[in-house]
Amino acid sequence: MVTRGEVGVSDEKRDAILKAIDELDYRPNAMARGLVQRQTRILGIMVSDLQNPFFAAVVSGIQERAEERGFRVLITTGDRTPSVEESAIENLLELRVDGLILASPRADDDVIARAGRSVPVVVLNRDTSDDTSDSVTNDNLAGAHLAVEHLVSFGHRRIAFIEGGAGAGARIRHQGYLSAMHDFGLADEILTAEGRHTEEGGYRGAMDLLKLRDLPTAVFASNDLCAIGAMNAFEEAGLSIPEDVSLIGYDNNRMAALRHISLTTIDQPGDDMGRSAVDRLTERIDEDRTEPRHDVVAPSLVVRSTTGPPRFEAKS
Amino acid sequence: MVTRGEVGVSDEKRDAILKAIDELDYRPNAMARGLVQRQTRILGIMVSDLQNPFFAAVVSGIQERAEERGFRVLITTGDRTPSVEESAIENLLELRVDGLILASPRADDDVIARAGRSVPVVVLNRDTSDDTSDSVTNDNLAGAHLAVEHLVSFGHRRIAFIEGGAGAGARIRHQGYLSAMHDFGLADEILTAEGRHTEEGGYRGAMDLLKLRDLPTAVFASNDLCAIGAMNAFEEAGLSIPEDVSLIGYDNNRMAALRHISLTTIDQPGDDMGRSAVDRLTERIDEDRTEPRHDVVAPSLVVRSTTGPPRFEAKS
DNA sequence: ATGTCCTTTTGGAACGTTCCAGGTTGCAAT
DNA sequence: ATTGCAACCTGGAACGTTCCAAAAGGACAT
Repeated sequence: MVTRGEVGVSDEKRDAILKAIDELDYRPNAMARGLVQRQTRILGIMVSDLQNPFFAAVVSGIQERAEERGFRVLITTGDRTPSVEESAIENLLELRVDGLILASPRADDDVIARAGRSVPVVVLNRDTSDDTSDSVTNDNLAGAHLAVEHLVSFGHRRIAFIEGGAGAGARIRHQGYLSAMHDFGLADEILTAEGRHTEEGGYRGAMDLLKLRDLPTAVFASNDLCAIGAMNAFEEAGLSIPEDVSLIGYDNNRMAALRHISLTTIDQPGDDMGRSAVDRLTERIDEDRTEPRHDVVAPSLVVRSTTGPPRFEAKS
Repeated sequence: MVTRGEVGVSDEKRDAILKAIDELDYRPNAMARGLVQRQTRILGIMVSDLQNPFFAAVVSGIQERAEERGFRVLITTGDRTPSVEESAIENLLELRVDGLILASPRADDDVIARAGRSVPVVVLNRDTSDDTSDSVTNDNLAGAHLAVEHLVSFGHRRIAFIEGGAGAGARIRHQGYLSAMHDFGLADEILTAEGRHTEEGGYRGAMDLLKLRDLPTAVFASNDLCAIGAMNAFEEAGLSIPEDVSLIGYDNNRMAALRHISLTTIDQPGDDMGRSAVDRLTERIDEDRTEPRHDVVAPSLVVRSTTGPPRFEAKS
């Protein structure tokens, strides 16, 4: 009691207690407190892949806003594996976090739904079918459209896509690519290579493209890590970017911004999304909102040095 | 009881309980359990900077080994700020984690010592003066020596160092640079630029070097992030690497390995260090070791494309 | 003296588990 | 029948807090 409100305690007694705290280096037991208060003021966050620098931005946004709102944050990671994710989530739930943020989870829908039954959950960057939890996504459809549009504006027509496997938003970005190609009258040029949201995945996807007789003049990769992998593959094959092939990614993570990489990409404001996620959570925790809310943030194009006009003007 | 050992319970009763668990979606309360057992089987880990990909490797090593040893892991981050770190540590301590790993902490020594009084602590990559906690470091002195040696082997003499500010191991790497320069008879060529363990820091440090009349022929940056920042600065100034200036970093993080960056660097096995940290902790928790232990892992040279011979042979 | 009101102090109960002691069975051996 | 000994069940204490009700003390007016 002394350590918190401090009301209704005489001065002498308080001093005595504070001194004792110091001497014994006492520390309040959060478990005992949480048990009786039935809340912990802790937000749990499960990040699917700590290796992806995009999530560092997300976490930093979450952390900042959570602090403002009087919550602490505990992070757990799922190693891009559904089963590991599941136990990471379980872990946080057993600790009775007051809210849960799942950053690009790959876990099953019903795992997420089950979590949502015990505690407010917000899912980041994955379109969740169930309506028990909130979500914060960027408009992957619009983002993919922006990417294609940018390439088209340079005169590209043969624009390939390296997809992102089970990665967050991967499917929708692919859809966005497909529909944009249609919109620009390039349905015949549609070409999708298999990939992943890792460098390795991008490398493989690009390798597959390199086997084709006619290389596309531009490539849109499902995320930045993937784009960087593709970049490696193209360079290894002796191609120069953007002269021989233009390349665009998605996320705008720190690596993309490195002057040496300087990847043209679609910006997804990770820190903002993290902040929104915390807001959605605190609305449910402190202000008992109950109807689900699905936020969509607008992506934007960041032009750097990996895109340019195709080497030969289209002649038709 | 049913959810754990399952001994001494009749079959019918167990089935009834398991069914009830499922229906109510009950989840054991880790706080209540922790309270009575006086242990949580949770390892707390405080990472000074989630933005640095080196720590992703450390965390992944920790996670892997902790799982093997039957511990769960909770991550917290300090945002490179001592005060934030301190409250992150406090947070974990109030939750009564069974052990604490501090990855490159910038917090004050006495904060760490205080934590060490309540729970086993292992400090990663920082030479801790107090002997209440264990440490796992890489041999920064030897690593720095390797870096200088490599540059000297190409014939470089004017080798500058961009230091890492308050970053982990920064001071010792600087010492290593100084002593290596002495060892190779290059004491007169010693040149240190101010820097940080961030890209920004490296950029600034390199900018300072660029102001000199005589640019050094090689630069050793205190970590990879810093080296990448320096890389940007040099390229912006129209210099090519390694023809005009050789560059070597420290850590061997994922960015350094990107084919596009391809930074020569000193490898510090982050995942191994994470695993060792967990081992040190479990020795104290489960096997009551009490004498402090300080592990030092050997760094190694990774030659990539940012180092080469100086443009003009030294004539003397 | 008695009563009222205010501030401070004291003493449980409760939170959801684990752990242990003591009970209650059932069954075989005496 | 009695004893012994499993196997199983039951009940209560404990963990370290918070929260609330009740008690104790003062100050002041009647």
